[in-house]
Amino acid sequence: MQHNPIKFNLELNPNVSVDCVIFGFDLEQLTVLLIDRGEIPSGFGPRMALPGNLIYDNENLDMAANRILDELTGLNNIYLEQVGAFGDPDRIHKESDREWLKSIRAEPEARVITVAYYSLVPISKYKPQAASFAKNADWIPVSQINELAFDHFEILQAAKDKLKQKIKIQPIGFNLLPAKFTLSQLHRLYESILDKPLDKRNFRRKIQKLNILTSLREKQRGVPHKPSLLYEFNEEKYQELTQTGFDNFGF
Amino acid sequence: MQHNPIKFNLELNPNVSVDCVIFGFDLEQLTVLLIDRGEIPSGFGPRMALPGNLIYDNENLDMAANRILDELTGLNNIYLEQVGAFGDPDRIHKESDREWLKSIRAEPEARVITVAYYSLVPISKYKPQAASFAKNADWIPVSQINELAFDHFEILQAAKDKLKQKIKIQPIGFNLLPAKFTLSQLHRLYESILDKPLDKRNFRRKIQKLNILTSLREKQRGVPHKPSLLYEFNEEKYQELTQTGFDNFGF
DNA sequence: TTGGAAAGTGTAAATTTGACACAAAGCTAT
DNA sequence: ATAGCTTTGTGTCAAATTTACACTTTCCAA
Repeated sequence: MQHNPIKFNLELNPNVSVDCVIFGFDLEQLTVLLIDRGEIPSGFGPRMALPGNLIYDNENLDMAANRILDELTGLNNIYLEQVGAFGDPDRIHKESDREWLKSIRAEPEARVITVAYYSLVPISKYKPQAASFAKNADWIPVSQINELAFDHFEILQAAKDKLKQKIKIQPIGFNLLPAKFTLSQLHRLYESILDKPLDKRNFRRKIQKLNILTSLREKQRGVPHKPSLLYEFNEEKYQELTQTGFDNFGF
Repeated sequence: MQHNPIKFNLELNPNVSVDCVIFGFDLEQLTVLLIDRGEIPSGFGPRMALPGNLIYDNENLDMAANRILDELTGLNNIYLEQVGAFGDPDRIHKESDREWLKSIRAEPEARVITVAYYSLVPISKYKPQAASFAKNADWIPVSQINELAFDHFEILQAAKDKLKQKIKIQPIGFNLLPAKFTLSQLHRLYESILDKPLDKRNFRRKIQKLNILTSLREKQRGVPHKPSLLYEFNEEKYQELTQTGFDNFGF
């Protein structure tokens, strides 16, 4: 479907876009999929930005977020959660930002309000797509990011906070892991999201007590140390658990 | 400041509004400030709606929410938190909804995306304002609401959930109470937000242990039973508490 | 065969939670 | 004045949870 930008009076009508914070986990640390906007004259701000696009008039907000995710990663049916809306009137102020906006067919003079989402992607399933803006996408460790274009750094911060809260309440971390994973991987994942060390034995005890993991009769292969048992997340058992009113992992 | 609606091509440019879920507490139960849209022909949907308005082009989202709150209640400096953005393309479908939109100067044919906020108001400070849309505002117990105009019921639900989560993590409940309050009132407040009974003695023990209340040397007066001691929330002590990494009340 | 590296495992002390009942204080009505 | 009503305010014990902490096992590689 084609959309042509049209001039109009902007007084009460901002552009509305959707930006996605796409989290991944490389089994070491939490990462985010960022777009490199390319060479930008010095003094014109960060090159890296969150993937995003204007919403179409026939889709709702969730659909727009899924579309962006699909175009960029080829994945659908991905865990997706809204972070919130962001939109200072002076959000866009750099010339380079205006150029960028034109490239996604937004009115460069218009105010842009953006609705941010975060999504959790099993990094192993990610394959770079052909879509133009996906060419320069890359996974960057969250801990290494200290600036982004527009207000995207603020959005990333908000997304991290949301994720941190959510993981204390729901077992969404599994969306970042391969179907079969080790307890140590899960442990590292929780540590990097909560951004604090967790005692190994206590973590294992707590997770196992919840009884939402299926232990496979299968071991890691080819690791230069004692191989770990592999586990699967068990959706049904988690459903049973929620029936009991459970809503707190106690991290 | 005057804003006149202008015809334009809507393809990529929805109206953006802000709606507020204004919570109060009448010392018995949680309430919400709703607008009665007046007589509506039968079959045209609920009369009651959340207060809201289009955003102006020179204000950010938080400012818009504060403005709506101020116009409606005369209060500012009120606890305010974003719930999120809502906006299905077919959100507006009833004739009565279109009429209502005109009255707030929105394009009745346009798609409307709304950013929802919730705020916590000490009900005792509320005085009805002269603003036109404030004429028919009223506090309605949350438990009695089972339908609202547009998608406002869904928004209310989301706001309740957010509040429930937040109060487990931060002592924001005090924003709903008068400066001096009793432990029983605080107890009732937590019960109505969490929507479950809490043991009286255990609740008191837990709250007092946190050491964020100042016990006044003052009693309730004029109550037909043993008068309660009055307490104040102590911001400084709460700040000390957060320094320790505390972020969980354990409810 | 040995060395390196991560997996996997148990206990004891401290803290927190949950369940539970009755006396004290002030108002009201007589 | 007093009897009755209503809500406040308080302690303990058992069970569950949390925290801190170190050594053996298993596989791979050299």
